[in-house]
Amino acid sequence: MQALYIHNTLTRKKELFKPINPEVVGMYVCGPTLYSDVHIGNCRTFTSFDIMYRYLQHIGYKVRYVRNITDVGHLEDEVAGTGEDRIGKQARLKKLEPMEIVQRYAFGFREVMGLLNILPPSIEPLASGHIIEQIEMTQQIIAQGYAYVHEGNVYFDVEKFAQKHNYGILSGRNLEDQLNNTRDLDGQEEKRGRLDFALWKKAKPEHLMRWNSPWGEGFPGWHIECSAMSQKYLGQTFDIHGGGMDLIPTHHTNEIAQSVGCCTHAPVNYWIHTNMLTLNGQKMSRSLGNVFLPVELFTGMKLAANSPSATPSQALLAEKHPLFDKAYNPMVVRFFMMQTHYASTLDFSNDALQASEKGFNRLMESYNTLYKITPEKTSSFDIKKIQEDCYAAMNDDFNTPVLISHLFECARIINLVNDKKETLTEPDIDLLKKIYQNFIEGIMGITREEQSGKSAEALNGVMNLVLNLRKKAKDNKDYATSDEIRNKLQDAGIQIKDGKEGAAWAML
RNA sequence: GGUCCUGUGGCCGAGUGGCUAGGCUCAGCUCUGCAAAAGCUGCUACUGCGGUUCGAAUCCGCACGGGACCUCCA
Repeated sequence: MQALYIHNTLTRKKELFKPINPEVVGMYVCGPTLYSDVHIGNCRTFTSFDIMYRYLQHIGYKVRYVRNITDVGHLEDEVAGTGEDRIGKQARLKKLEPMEIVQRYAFGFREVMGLLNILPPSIEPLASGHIIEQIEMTQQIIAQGYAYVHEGNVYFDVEKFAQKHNYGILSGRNLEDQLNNTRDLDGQEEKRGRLDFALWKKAKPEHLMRWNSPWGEGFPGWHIECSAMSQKYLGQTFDIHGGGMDLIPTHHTNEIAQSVGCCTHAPVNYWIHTNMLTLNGQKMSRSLGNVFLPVELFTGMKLAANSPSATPSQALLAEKHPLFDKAYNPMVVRFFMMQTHYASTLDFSNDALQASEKGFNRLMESYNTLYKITPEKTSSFDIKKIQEDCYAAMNDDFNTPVLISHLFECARIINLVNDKKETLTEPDIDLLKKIYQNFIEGIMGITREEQSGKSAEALNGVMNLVLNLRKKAKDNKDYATSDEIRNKLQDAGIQIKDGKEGAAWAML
């Protein structure tokens, strides 16, 4: 087993990863709230944890990866306790059942995850399917004395909790600072303390999603579902809990409080937080309105105002997207994301994407070349060392940018060998194939585009014919014809690449 | 206002106190009927000012710039 170091938010340090059970890892990641379409910032988080999931498995762990779907109880104004359930609001506006909204966004979410080749988690629990567990946990917290009931609502008593436990252990903030940084908020009178948060909310008459509980009809608070579901599937203490770093001060802080308040011990050993995706240096978030959608990035087009859905397979597109010069393949997007470490902000721009795309294509081209090079008796490179470097990069808190730099070193070697400027033995070539398979495909999750099927075969045949005709023209020094073929194909979206051993072609 | 993070070459982006990350751009070269593509080579940067140190992009202080959180957010 590799010695893996992970940056733990709890300690703000890189720590050697030691799972509770030596062979099994329990990992929980906060998934989406299905009140609108998943945006590209969300995708970054899930991509980052996908890499970790893949790598943990690659180095030999059995991983139970739980990523929830929140489909209830998410208030628009959690602290004030006003506002209505987001999903319920969407449903009313669109005259749909709440579960219709959830179904639609869940479908779109999974499709986007699939396009980005993000593996499905082992368990994807719905909050609405775990109301009983959430009620039971709330009861336990009340029994422990850390929650109180007020007219059908149940609130967590943060100040009482803080007398015995460190409430700000994750965020590093002390309670007094948080209490003093008060802003004027409405609807606070039901709570005893400013930082108290709802475990259970009484449903107003117009509220659509409601369940019976010991405190009357209502719905669970935002934070309790993660505590209840992680405990159910991973146990009272598990190895890794992840999410976006914007969840640290409220959601994850309250999750810890709930679990400790319920069971008296810390729920998670390693907290991992991914940084935000920015657009022109500003965080992409729904509240700022600067989000763009995966389908827009993948097509280079803007979603039509009347599109019934933003799910890539169903979206109606309008004009060219002002932010992008072109469409970007989901694999390029994945690669682009991995060129930045998960804990750094990632700034989206057309220039940066294009730079990534070129590098990506070059790397993938070297993958094809790797299968064409011929072995020699000696090697002029130390391939084993590069493999070790690749593992070292991943073991150092999943450092994918450094991993990628080593892969580009491989690409350079492959090209040099292909040019007969350097040599590799057969075992070294096989080792390179293994490195590419393991790291590019297995761990980075990048799939090679393989053209197959009847139409691809037919196109191949046609192109071979065209290239032969062009070669004949060139042999006859009929450059007018050969250039015409080249230019017309270019217009049709096919690029001719003349090489030493004949011409190749590629779709633009 | 409070708490915290951050500032790297034309651009993006890694960097564990000493050993030129990497990608893109650009330049030169190879290849080529021309071009494109591809490949090779080159381009030694760390916001400013102090300090610690034999030595600092890396540690400390101050200043300035950027950002996050404190309110739903991945």
